[in-house]
Amino acid sequence: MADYSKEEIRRIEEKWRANWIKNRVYKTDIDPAKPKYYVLDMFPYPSGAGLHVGHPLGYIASDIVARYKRIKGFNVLHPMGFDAFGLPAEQYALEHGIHPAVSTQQNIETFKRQLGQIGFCYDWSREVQTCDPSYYKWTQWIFLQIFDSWYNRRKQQAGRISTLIEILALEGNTNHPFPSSKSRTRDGKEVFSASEWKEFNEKTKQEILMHYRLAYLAYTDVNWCEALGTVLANDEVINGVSYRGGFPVVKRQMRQWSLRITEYAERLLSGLDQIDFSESMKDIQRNWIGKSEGARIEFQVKSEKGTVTSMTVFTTRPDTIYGVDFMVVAPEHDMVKQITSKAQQQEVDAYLKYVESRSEIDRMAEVKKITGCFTGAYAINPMSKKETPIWISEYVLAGYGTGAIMGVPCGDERDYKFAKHFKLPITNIIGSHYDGSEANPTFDAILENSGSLNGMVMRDAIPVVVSELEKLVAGASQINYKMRDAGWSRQRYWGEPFPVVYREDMPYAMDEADLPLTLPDSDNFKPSGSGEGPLANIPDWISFAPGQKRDSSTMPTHAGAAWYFLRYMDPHNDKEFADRKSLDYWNQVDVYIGGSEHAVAHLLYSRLWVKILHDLGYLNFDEPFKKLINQGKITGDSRFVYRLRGKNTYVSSGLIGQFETDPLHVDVSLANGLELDVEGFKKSRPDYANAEFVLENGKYICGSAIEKMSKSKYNVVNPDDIIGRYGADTLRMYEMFLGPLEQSKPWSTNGIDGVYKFLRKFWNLFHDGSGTFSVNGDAPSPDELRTLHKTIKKVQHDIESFSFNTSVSEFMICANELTGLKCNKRQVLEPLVVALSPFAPHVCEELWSLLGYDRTILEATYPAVEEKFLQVSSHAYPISINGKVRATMEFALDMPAAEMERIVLASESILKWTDGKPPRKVIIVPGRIVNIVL
RNA sequence: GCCCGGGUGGUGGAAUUGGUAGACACGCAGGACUUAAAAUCCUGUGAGCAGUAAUGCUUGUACGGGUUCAACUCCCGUCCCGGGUACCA
Repeated sequence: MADYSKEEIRRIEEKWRANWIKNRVYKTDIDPAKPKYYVLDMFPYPSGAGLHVGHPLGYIASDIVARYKRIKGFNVLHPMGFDAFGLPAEQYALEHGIHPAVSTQQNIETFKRQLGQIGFCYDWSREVQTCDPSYYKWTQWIFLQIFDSWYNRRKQQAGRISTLIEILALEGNTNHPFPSSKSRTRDGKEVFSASEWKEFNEKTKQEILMHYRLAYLAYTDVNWCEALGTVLANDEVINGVSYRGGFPVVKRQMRQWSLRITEYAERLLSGLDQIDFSESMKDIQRNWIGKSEGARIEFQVKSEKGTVTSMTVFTTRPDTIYGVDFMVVAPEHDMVKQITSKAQQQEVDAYLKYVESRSEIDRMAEVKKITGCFTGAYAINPMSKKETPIWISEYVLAGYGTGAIMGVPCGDERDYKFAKHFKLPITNIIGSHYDGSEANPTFDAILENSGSLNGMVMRDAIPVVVSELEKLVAGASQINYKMRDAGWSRQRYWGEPFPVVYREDMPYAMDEADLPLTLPDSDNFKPSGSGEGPLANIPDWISFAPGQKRDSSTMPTHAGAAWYFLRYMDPHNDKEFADRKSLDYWNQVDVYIGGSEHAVAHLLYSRLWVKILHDLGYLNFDEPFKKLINQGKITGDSRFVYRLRGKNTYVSSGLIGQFETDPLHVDVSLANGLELDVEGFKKSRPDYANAEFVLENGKYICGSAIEKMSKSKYNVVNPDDIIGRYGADTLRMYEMFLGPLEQSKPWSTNGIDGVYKFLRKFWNLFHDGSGTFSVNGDAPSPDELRTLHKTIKKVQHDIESFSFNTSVSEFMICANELTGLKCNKRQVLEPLVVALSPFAPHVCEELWSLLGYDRTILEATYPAVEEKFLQVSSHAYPISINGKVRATMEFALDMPAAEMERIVLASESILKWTDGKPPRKVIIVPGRIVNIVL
């Protein structure tokens, strides 16, 4: 008896999975004869909780694509690995004393076992783990390449530091100014000559080079989290608190590694046009990069010391230059000290003290609060020559633009509020567009009170002002980016050590031959608290030789993840990060599937590393991912019980208004829908054994909420349970059937029976009533062929457009139709097995072998869609009159429109509807509809 | 506040991008098989009205307008929901 029963499913699935492993069916090698296709999943962080039903959603989709492409004749690279460094393992070590290496390996084993059950076609021989020294050797090696690089703005690409040294020795830095406007030589110079360069000693030279390196060490403002004892990246800080734990975060200066990603801002931005990411994903990256075009304008400053200095502002609206009523600089700005007058000194000091006292959280919470202080100095407007007061205010950020702005209250909301608050005069340059009650940032006003610009439309005035400023040597057009350089140091143990050696406080690259610099074994994972990482607890390792020290920080998890997709191409290479032949062959990732939460960090860093490696000549492509699909998150559906305060009595959710209760999460598996399994609940925990209940209509109804799936909320549904009940094929198809891949949705097993029934129905097509395998070789009927071709055409189209939910529906329709036709013909069923195999690989392999094919993989190609068949086939055209459908008529699809029109208009039933009136026009949409307009 | 998505039956969701709205599935109702239940199969299922019935008509894709022979789809306005971002000059 071969019913599609639970036992039979288990037998089939175990049989084929064993077969795949034994025969290494999914092992992939370079094959120049075939086109390649690279399908990549975002590799998981192996958390202790194991896999829940949300994880496989994207993996199933990518597996379908990989199998489909393989059937289509592509050589498919479909690897999997683990992002195994990271904070949770370290926290776990702190709490339980288990070394991160140990817990990480255990977790990876669990993940691999669970992934194995779902029937993925990964080439496990290519597995990578970022915490493996043979892997992070190359993470460190790439870091050193970045350290040994600078960004040549003239060529718009990275070059080796040696080329920079040659240039500096030849011409100083006049043609290649410091990338950061704040950089200076040791003696305070922005520009130096070739001869000056030659005079510098080794340390000074190294310091200067550091200002150019793409991986550099500098004192930077970092987000310091006292509770975690570590520095956090900007994207790890949310609303002024740490993203893990929610601990307060303050700004602090520390000597940190950074990546000069800002040099790549423009290329990261323009590169988006060449890759297929969703618009929203591109928008998130564009916002993050935050390009804004405007002008830099220089104002002479008149202080008590005379006109001794100048200040530069950045503005996107140089056209409003005549509307400047005041200037504002950031409290941290260097010039504050220089320009403050004696009369204002006390007030300024008090204000600076106040600003310093405010934490990030305060500042964020009170963004609308207006504060500020006059410096006593004035700025001279380069166009109008008008003198305006210079103020300090925290609403101007030191880190953006020049840290100083020109205040135009009639056109800018914040400037307006500032002027009103401090009762500063407001000049109106936009006539009736400004009504005195709020600022108006229009571009369309005709300028007034604007000297030479009077009468011009604002948007047209922008280039005019810029060119006038250029003539006055008081400004130029300028582009600014919001994006900051990426902090690359973490005060943590479980990460890649920096492969550098400090001599006289300057870092030098380690020899390639000495890599990897392995993470020393330790049992003390506590941060040193001073700001140094746990590695500082191992002095022998830090100060490993006289006069030489190592870095006590490690790299962020982003480091290992920034290039793992390259390592998959040649994972066992111990001479290079991957050999050139593999890199050129596998090339870009054709489809990358993963969550949208990595929009700014991981995806930007990966794109950066690939661009740098490209510039240095290691890669022939400069975008890693051709296409990105963001699968939605599967959320949990939690259940609650309501306990009477202080009692062991539980109140049904409809009645809680009458009592004082506390909600408690209860395991989802104990509820059937919303109804609690009271007996099961009592048995679930000893302290529930004597529970009492206040029921409604004899039932206990739980509360519910849609929340993130997590252990602590008891709403985790494990894929193993679903596989145990229905098999992996049903799980795979059900997760696809749930809805569009990109959409987030709560997990629910409503409807999983429908998918299971489909598979059984499909199985039964190949079996007679008694469960015996039975197909016949008769020629298919037109109806059967129609169903077959329609299904294959639609399914192909759906897979190509990542619309897997509708693919599943198509298969269901197909099975229904063939069941209705009682079709068990080999010629129809064989192609369907091939078409379905990406979705339900186990059952399809079984059927394939029952059909008599002795092959380990289904390598048939999809039968070409028979366009000919579709053309001769007919379509029931709805005939509408003035847009309203009145009848249907059957026509061949290849009938000329004129012929159809003649037949339609001659039809008696149509004449009845039109009262014999001749139509104004007849619209015929081939394959769709005929519309008669009266 | 700003920038993206989105709003379709009792539910999840289809609609080939302007061409018969509600495919497919769940749920529900009725029926068949059964001593009975489960399982399975069949039929019906947006709402409203008329009809014994086949069927016919009206209405219907968050709300209000518009364009069109024809609008879930395009345009204008409003209201909700989700995501991103936030003193970025």
